[in-house]
Amino acid sequence: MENSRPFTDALGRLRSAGLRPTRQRLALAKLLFDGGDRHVTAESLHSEALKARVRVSLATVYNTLHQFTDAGLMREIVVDAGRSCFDTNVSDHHHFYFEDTRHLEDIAEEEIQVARLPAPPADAKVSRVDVIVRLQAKK
Amino acid sequence: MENSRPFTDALGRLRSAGLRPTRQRLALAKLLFDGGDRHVTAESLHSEALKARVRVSLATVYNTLHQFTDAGLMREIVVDAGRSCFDTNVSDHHHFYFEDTRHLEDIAEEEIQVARLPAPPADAKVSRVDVIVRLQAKK
DNA sequence: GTGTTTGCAAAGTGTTTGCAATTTA
DNA sequence: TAAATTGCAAACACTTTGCAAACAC
Repeated sequence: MENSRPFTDALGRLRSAGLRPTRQRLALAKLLFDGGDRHVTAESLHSEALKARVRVSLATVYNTLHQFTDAGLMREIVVDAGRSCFDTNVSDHHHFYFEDTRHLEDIAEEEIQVARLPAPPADAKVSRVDVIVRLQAKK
Repeated sequence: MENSRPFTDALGRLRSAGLRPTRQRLALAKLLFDGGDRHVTAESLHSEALKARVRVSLATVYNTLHQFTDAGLMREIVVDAGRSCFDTNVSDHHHFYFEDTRHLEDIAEEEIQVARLPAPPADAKVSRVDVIVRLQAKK
């Protein structure tokens, strides 16, 4: 009973995204969306899945993350060349990035104010404004 | 005569960075610093060098970009997972990123105002605040 | 001469893809 | 059963590295 709600949510998410609820996608959706906002890489989600005894290949994790992202269930954050991060929080917000640990933390949209954005060229429109506050450990 | 100043500049940059002015480093420094602010990838700089009849290997371009970056002559900008961009403008500023063409354009620091930055954790210090305004072509 | 730098080719990392086997509807 | 999805292994793009030859001082 306590379990039925999250499962239903995952199922509903997949349905509304037009994705067949396969065993793998359901399991990954549960891992991703059942516990508040999350930042994952393909690798981290894959090993988390294995730890939870979900048999799924790394290739499928990659495919699934992209399908979820294309469907608007997640977004990709670029903080590190050579490593893709995905965020389950798709509302407008920004990030702290801990360079030493490669960890991400959300900054709520209201916590930062970006003022006086210059106008983009006439033939382009803003698809997103990313603010990344890069942090280093104090020595 | 008109050529002596830029060469001297490149040489001076290398000297002050403690880097031996080899043929390759001098040529790359000229390409990078002689024409205002520039954004390059290792690939783009390499092919530009070849076009200018500078014989240099891709590995050396990579090494050189990192040496210049470590020396504070350039900085790396992360806008695209799987591709490193380097910027000859090391002053505080931000970027437009044209997602379709993968092109970068500077936004002067004064053109954007980031207000109300939340305090980072006590044991961390801000190493940089990056604002990336992602643009898409209007259909 | 001595230590640094270069270029090559090989190795490494993270990601994508082709395709046969499996699963879903 | 027909179409979508999976997993594997191979292919990929980009980057780094080991080492012998070339170079700077």
